[in-house]
Amino acid sequence: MTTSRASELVPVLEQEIVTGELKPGTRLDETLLAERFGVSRTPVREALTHLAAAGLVVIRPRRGAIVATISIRDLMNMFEVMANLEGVCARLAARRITPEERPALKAAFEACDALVGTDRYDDYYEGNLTLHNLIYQASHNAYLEKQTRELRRRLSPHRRLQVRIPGRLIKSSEEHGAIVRAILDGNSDLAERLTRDHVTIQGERFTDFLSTLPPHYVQASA
Amino acid sequence: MTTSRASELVPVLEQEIVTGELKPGTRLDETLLAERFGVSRTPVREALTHLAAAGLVVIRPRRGAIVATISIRDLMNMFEVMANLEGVCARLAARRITPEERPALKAAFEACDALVGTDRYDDYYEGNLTLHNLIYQASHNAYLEKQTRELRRRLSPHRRLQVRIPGRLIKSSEEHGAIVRAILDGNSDLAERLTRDHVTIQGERFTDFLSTLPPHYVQASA
DNA sequence: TAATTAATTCTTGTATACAAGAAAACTCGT
DNA sequence: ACGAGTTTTCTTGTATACAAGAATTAATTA
Repeated sequence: MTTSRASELVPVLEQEIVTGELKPGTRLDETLLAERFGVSRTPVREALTHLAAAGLVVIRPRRGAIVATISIRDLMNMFEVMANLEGVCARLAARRITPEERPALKAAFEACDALVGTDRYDDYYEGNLTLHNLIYQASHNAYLEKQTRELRRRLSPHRRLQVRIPGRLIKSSEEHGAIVRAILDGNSDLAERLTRDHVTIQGERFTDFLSTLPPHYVQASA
Repeated sequence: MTTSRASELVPVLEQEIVTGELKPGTRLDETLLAERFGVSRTPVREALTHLAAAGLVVIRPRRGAIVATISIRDLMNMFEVMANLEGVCARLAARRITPEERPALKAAFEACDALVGTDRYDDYYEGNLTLHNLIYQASHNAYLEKQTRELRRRLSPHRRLQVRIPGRLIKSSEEHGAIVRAILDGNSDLAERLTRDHVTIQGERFTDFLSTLPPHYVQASA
């Protein structure tokens, strides 16, 4: 962001944290990172403060930086906000989607839907992301779009934990279809409600979700 | 956040930016700030990157930091998100407010309402803030609360621009009353809708708002 | 032997020095 | 006199050196 070298480190570390390569709780030694990237500690520190501001790492005074650990409560809270942000995106999209954006949205849904029933989970994940991003974009609120993408990105390592329940994809795609239809119909209230429910983790799905949580989620909040 | 000295600078600068003491577009010279606070440039830089992450300042590579300028479009977008976040807070508050929180909410509203008709605008502003914060808190979603407060804080310098239209306070307090009632009644849908509309700048109010904007808002986004 | 305390080591936080790029000022030419 | 190009100055970005606090280890005592 700020500096030349530091700005190169941020996305690398971010990626490693988001993908789970760097696990929550891992100590981030400034000197080690400096050596690894071939720079001094200064840009490393700047990168770390940046990541701390984004909530990806926690810096405890005089005690160094660690990859942020998220408690179950935090995670639930964030998912709840996520569901609502996406809901707002869908609502605004239903009101503001442009003629040019309409076919793109439809195409993204169909591409995604075509993968249901196959074992191409990663492709589905990818297509799903595209679809959601298109909805954010169609809200025509750049700030909302940015916030929503950021939160989604931050939740992504935890989202991956959601098990591949048989039939989940079918239901997910059905929900997508309903959402896309509501947006294209200009039914903003419905689009919002459907999206909220789609993203929200509730009922049996939530139990499944909790049961897949690795041990480190039991800790207190970061 | 990170460091001892740096963490002392952040709230000071933040306050000055938020209150408008440091106007959007103002250059923030590292050396000057370092001299002013009696520290070296290192903690100043750290404070600036932190503020940049919060969106309060913009750091252009090799060209220094300036207080962030916000375009009208950005401002509208942020207010729109704000309205929705507050709406979600109210909805969740209606579902989750505890017996202990109920009288506090009622009291906050009444304290605020008692100031209507007087010229104690600053006190009203204060009471209004307390009331809204109580609603955020009653959502029992710490992440949502934090995000909402942060956005409110970031919008506060611009919010102050809202002129004191005669009768505005009366209407505002009436709206507060309806919102508080909806929350206490557990009517989450109504609480959300009322809050959204309360915060949203629309119709004639929006025109009034736009007309009060100082020249620097005409610039492009930061 | 275990526990508490002291000392050492290691890591973070700050300052300063140096390098590189951008802005401003000055000079030269038309 | 005005504009383009060059030079100078100033500010930012990075590295390193130093200081201070935390953690670990060793030593001493009960």
